[in-house]
Amino acid sequence: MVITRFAPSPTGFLHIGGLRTALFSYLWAKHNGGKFILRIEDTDQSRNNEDAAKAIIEAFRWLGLSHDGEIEYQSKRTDIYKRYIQKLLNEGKAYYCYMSKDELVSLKDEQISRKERPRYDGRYRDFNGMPPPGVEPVVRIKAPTNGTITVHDGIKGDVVFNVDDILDDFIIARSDGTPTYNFVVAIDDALMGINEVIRGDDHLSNTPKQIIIYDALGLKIPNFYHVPMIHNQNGKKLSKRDGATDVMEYKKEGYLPQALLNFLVRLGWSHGDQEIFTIQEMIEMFNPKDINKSASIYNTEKLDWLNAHYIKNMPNEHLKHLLEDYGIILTSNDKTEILLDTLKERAKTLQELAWQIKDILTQPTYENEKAFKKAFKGDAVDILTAFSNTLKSAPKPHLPVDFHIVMQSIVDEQGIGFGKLGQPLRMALLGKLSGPGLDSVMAVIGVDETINRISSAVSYAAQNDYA
RNA sequence: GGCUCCAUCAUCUAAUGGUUAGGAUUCAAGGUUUUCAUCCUUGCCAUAGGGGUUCAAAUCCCCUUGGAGUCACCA
Repeated sequence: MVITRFAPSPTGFLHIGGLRTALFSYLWAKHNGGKFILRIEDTDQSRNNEDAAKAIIEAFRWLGLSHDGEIEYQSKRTDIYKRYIQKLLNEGKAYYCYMSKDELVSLKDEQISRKERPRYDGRYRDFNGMPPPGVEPVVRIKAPTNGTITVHDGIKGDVVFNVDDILDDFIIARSDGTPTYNFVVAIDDALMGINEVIRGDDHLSNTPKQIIIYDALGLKIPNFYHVPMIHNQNGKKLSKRDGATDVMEYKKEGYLPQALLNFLVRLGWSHGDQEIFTIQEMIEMFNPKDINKSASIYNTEKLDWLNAHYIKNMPNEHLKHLLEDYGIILTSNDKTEILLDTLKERAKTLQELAWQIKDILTQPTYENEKAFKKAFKGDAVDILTAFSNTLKSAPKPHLPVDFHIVMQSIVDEQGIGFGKLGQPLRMALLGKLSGPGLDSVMAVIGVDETINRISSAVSYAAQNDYA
């Protein structure tokens, strides 16, 4: 069984880069009928933050990504780590190091001044004398001192590290007894049966250390897939400082989970020329071997396009429900259909859609003088008045076509172009010169409100002598 | 600086060693629309540079250049 995981450290919100690796891991697990585990890496109490874990879970819920089993918290597994540290100690594969932090610092300074790579010199590796008093020791692992370590990576291929270039006897337990990152990651991945590790390639250089842990404990090394970073516009690793990287920010702005997921799955991964994927298709088609090797730049132009696409194709009933979060409560069913049918073609986000709905549903102000004058030049008032009178006398129009017929009759009667009526009417109804189809607008607000808005506009024109 | 990774349009990407280097987004133009948007059509735009290997290189090899990641008692 394939078991993957997403293992964030809870230092803040879930960001775009994390979400993408989570998505890849999720898809690969589901593709194989396996499990996707969520593990919170909170070993460092000083940076721990419960709210952050909640934020991640909330984001997952919004996106419909579900993890299997209970959420694992590393902070609750300290006994396990202690046991494995003790095991390594007992077997002579790890040892206490009594070097103080000051000593370590001065050693590093010396090495740097000699232009050597800073590294621990192994002075306590075979120590069995009296420990110096007053020093709480750290635990270091006996790492190999020569040879190479090869990471077999499903994306990058075999990556060979020369031990002498990168390693020393690194710390696996701090002087307060708490284990360090590379140690717990290896332990947890192994104990949780995770056999496919998909993570950012900023972890590639950690991997040899983790392999040493696996080897020391005789644990099975998983398959690794190191996914290239997502870069910001400056070409640097996307970080929380970059703005617009909080996943939940996209919810607020009115992006759909489907659109965000579709956008992210195509960042670094592709399946031929296909751009639009349902979740099912993603699960069917995703394979980490198709992840490309180079970093991509985060650019949301395509996200807007995808979001508009999904809004356009969303059933009105569903849209109506989602709009409630933006303060739009729609009651009348037939009018909701007309309203959403016409507006969902023109919105990039739910938020925009909500604004556009408000624009239609509220009486406009005519504060854009320039536009108003433009719309009302010539005999606009007469035309509007004629239109208004016809509306009053005609059998009550309901549907957009009914209103269209009335508009057509005025245009024919007066021998004018559609624009002669349309421009001032649009200004009267919406207070601007662009916007959705007028027949739909009138069908939504109804005959009475249409007549009201026309008369407001006409009297406004008279007051200001625009006519 | 050491180590490691990466390099196709502005952006996301496709291309068993053989394609006029394809698609998508953006942008531009035209059509549709009373307007704007949608939609449709068309267009612009790329194999970082230099050497090899080969009948043939975006693709394989080397060098250069450029970019990124990482080097903690952080994760």
